[in-house]
Amino acid sequence: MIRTHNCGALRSTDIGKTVTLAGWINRRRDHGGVIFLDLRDRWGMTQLVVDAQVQKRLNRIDRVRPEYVVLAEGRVRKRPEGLENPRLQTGEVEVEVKEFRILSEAKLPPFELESTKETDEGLRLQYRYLDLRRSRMQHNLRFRHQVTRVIREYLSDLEFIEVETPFLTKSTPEGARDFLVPCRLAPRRFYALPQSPQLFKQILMVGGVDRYFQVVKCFRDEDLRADRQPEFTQVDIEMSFVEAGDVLTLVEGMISAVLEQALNQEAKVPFPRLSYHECLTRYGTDKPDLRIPLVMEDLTQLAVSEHASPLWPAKIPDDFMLSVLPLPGWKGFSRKVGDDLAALARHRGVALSWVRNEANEPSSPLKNKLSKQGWDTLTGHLQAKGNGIALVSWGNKEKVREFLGEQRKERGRELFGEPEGFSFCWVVDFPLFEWNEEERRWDSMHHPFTAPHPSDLERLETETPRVRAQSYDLVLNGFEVGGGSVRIYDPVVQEKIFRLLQLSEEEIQRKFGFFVESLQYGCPPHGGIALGLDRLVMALCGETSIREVIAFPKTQKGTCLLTGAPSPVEMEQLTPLGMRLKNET
RNA sequence: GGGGUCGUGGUGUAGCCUGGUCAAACACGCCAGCCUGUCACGUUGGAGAUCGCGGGUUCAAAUCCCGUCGACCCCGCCA
Repeated sequence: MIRTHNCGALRSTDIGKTVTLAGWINRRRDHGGVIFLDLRDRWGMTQLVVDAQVQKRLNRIDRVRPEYVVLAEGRVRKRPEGLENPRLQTGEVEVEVKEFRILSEAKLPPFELESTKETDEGLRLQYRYLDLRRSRMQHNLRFRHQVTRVIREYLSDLEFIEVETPFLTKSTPEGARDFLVPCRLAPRRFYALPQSPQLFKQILMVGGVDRYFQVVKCFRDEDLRADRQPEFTQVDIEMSFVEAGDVLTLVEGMISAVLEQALNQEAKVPFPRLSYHECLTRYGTDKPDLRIPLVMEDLTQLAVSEHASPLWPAKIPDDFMLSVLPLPGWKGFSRKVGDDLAALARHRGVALSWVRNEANEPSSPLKNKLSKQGWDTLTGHLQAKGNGIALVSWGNKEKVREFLGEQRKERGRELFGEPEGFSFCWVVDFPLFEWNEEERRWDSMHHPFTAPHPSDLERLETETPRVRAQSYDLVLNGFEVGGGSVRIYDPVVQEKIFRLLQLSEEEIQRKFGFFVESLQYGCPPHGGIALGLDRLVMALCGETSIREVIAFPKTQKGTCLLTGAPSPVEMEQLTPLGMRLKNET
């Protein structure tokens, strides 16, 4: 070993020992007579002291600069009385340098590593190795490791086994664009990188693995966001002979273990379970942030009974909704703010008004547009919520939900500040299908292998939009961090679903004939879930972008600023693949 | 595919709206000198910027206009 201790190890109990440390120069304070050097590594920082006599003996020690990698041998000594540094773990002691060697010199870094300034993210990514030295990334990477470690141990203890599945595979139908990989041994054919190991993990169930998990990269060729990278990591789980509740309980236990062991926090389990419909109605989204104590209320019935009102058409359309968002104690409201919000709402295609609910004398621009009875119904609802402003919005259902859902978040921030802590919840009872207007057919909301609710099975064809899926999403602080379902294990039901999705026999065979066939050889009932590890870790360490918890992330345009990928390739590389670039000269 | 924010010494910003006084200011960093107790050391001095790139308007452009490149945020897309 080059070193005897790391830079975070020395304590007062080590005083008198001769030690050898190695690391990066974090900062130097040259006082002429005495030089202080902060030596840094993953574990911490130790102050090196080079006294005047030693300086003369050591060859050009004044040459060292920040980020030089050095080796220092010396004696651990107690810092003089009153000069300890409580901000360092090693702050009781310092190392009196006797021997010193520069192992690597370093150019001037393109940004300051120790700085409170925001650093341009492009620079950070281009020089990621320097960025990784900073405490933020060091912490995030270690934290991520801690989380995955707890997960692996938790699942392993419950007799789950981690099984690897192929990256060079056939595209599994998750709805996203595939990354394609040409195949030299089979020219004109392509592998696809998996969007998830969905079919493989189900086949593992058919294969009797029973309890599978994998911490695995998935690939989706879609546009990037703060919480989306083209390659991302899932904690993929599948288990046999279970119902939905078993999966939820398992994950709740797993998340509890993560919170306890990685963050030393208690998790409140079980997590609240909200139906998809309830979520949209109360929070305007299917991934609500429950830390915001504001709830919307559906009063569409009021509009229906007030069909004579000039506010909306006499014949209330099917996709119409009227919803209120009570904002108790909102001080920021004024006529002007209300008008501005109404204008914003109009811009988003919905109507907006408000009720001022004060001192038992509610007032509102709506008052004389409603019947006495309608007005009383509206204010009756609001009085129960306490004094303050309530926003009232109506129009297209989806737009109303979206707008008030947004307002809920924004006004929530205004009223209660930035929410803190971790709030998990399950969203369940998703519709099995959603209508695809462009293609004029039904699409699977989750994926085509999701089992319908047993009680909805017979209305598959008759009431397609009302068929509920045995699927569930895990939501943390408004981020979707996981999703899964109980799967279909009956080939007949699977067949029915495919037919409903208007997949031809030929298509079924071509795309996943191998999978359908596997169902015919004794498939256990099974279900599972996939957690977005990047998002989970991001939310748990308070970051707002998954790039902060990925060692080498890509830019929003999908490029890697460190390596320059993607990059052109030589024509000689394409030829054996049977490929040629268009417009190539 | 679309909307938005940003781009000025090594870094972070000011200046841009209202063109000239800008051969560009401040802080950090960097270099050199001084300093034996600092830990965001102090102190004295110094170097360092064709204002992302290209074009246009103008007597004159960091500043106005057009295009382009890059980073970020969002919609579409994606669970």
